Amino acid sequence: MEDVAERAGVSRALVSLVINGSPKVSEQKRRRVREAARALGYRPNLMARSLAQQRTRIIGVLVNDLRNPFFAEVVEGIEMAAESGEFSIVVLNGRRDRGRELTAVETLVQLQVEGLALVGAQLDGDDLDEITDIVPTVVVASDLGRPVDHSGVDTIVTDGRRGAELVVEHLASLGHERILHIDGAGNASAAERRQGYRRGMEAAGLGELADVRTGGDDEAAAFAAIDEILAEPAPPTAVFAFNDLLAAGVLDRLDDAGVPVPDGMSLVGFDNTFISALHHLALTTVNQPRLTMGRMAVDALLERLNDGRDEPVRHTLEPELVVRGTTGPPPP
Amino acid sequence: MEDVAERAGVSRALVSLVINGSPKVSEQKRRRVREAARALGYRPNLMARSLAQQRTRIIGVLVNDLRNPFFAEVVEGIEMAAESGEFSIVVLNGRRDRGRELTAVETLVQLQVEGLALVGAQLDGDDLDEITDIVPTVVVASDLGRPVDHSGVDTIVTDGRRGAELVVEHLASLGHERILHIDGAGNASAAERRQGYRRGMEAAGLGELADVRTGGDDEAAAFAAIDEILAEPAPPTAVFAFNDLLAAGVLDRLDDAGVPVPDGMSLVGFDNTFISALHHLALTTVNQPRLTMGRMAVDALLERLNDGRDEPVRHTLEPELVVRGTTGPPPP
DNA sequence: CCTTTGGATTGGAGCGCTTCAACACTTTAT
DNA sequence: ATAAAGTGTTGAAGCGCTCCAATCCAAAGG
Repeated sequence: MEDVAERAGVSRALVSLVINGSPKVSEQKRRRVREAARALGYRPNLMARSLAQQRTRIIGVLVNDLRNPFFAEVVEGIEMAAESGEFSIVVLNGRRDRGRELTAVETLVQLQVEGLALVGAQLDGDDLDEITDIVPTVVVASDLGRPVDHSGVDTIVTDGRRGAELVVEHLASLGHERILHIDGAGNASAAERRQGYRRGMEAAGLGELADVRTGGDDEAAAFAAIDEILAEPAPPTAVFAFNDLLAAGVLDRLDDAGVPVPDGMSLVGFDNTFISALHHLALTTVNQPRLTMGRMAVDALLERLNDGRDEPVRHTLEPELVVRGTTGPPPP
Repeated sequence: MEDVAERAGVSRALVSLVINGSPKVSEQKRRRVREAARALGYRPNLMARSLAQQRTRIIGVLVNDLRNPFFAEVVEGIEMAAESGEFSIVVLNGRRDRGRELTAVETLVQLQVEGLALVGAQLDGDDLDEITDIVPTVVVASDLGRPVDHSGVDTIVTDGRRGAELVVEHLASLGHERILHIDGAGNASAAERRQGYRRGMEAAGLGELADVRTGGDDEAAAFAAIDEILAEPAPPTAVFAFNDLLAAGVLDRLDDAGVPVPDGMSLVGFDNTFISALHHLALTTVNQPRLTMGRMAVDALLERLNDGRDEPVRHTLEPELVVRGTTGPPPP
């Protein structure tokens, strides 16, 4: 910066003004500074700038699993919204490991992010307790197990309970009774969907038949559960899987076992990722508006940052059942 | 930091030493500082630290498209390797837009990243020219259109040419002659695969029949091309798509048109993403070792950073044909 | 002609940390 | 006993930038 100033024959302060686009710089000097900067290949040091400015214009994003297209799209939504709010985002990946999530959050805070978006994170209120009065936080696409009492946390979720209910209603209306749920294990939104499933079963008068097995959040996680139920005397006629990835795994395993879908077994996923739309899967699923969720997350943060809001908000989006080819009436 | 020092009854310098784990601090003071830091909830400011230290220990990652599971996994490989080398990574998403890639790289450089990994980026040598003598750069999973002469760029690729040749060999050996390639349009690795396709066709004595249509890199990009060829008098009997996503789109479109795969048409993808492995797609494809690529990318950077290497290296990994259910003999 | 005004420019302090030379104590060697 | 050689600790400079108050200059007003 010093060099640029010298070459342009001005002070360092003036260079700073030019770079930050201040209006009170004469056209002539502005040009000279610009030119000197270009000639010297000058690049402002963001670290120094943030330090001096006491702000970073960075939103930190912690994502549970980048491999899941659902999360990737939520992150894209966040990124797009952040961009139009003149913020950059820094994405850290928890890789399905809670410990890593914790250190990732720590890193982001130390990076002085101005807002924090947790996408599908497994952390709960206790973990965040300390963080949330330092930096505005928004939880997206998951529900905190133990909610935070500090009022610094906003929440953007699709109503997982309702989504699960829709699934059960759909299956019940087709005539299914033994409907199994393979859950998301410790996954952040698993509890909600489990609960919705149970409520749906009861509402349909199938409360006794409710049955939940442990799954996870990727293709392989369902194998054991499927093997298990197929060995039982009265296997379910329909399976509701925690998410599309898991459902795809179920589909594979049923295929291995020679069970036709939907004729031998109906199957429903969750998230409406692009996978479920592929004709050869044609997975019945529940849509979550990913991009919207990302945008709303950023909006929530910006309201705190720009407008000084300080009570928490919670936006619950409506899920939508998407009926495709993996559901039909139960086998006779 | 001041506060911590005061509370612990030591100087700021000592606090710094404790935090950085210097061995020359008495056990007693170390404890007192640690305790004071905890009590005050002290968090070092990464910006300030980097500024003073003149290093960030950050590797910048630019990824072409987070929605593509292939890239996401390469990024995971990078992240894992970076972690064990005591580096953090910052991921920026080009979202399939070259202009955004350019500004993303600029941002990363200003962030003072110590290394730059371009994953599937569309940028070419000219764009990077200026960058690469500032920060060591590694290009992963794509090939620079116009290679960089500055020696600051390493390259980690799977041999796309060879991969495409394998595909053509496979199809030719099944008896196919009219083999169509739907390419990746402007995508970084598209040119290589096109070239491999052409060479493969010639090697198989099918040079005259080589035919390339414009595709892209997601499901929808192939629709037009498929509609086109199905309307022709002598449509191809096999399609080699640029990547798995594109192939999945082709599969859908063929399904719409009532063309059975592989009996009416054979289909091959590229990347061996988890999608291709799903039984209901069972896509024949070409494997690229994603995690390995990510790891090698980081290794290349670390060699420059730690061992001072300064000639460029280029690692070309061997692709591997994965035959599944979408390829078979041509219809009679 | 001098003063006022207002826009353009600059010096310098400060952002939170690291680091190095210098200092204060101990311990060991002489 | 004194010198030499550690140990631990600290003061202060400096990292690259921003931003405020102060200064400068030219044009306008009296």
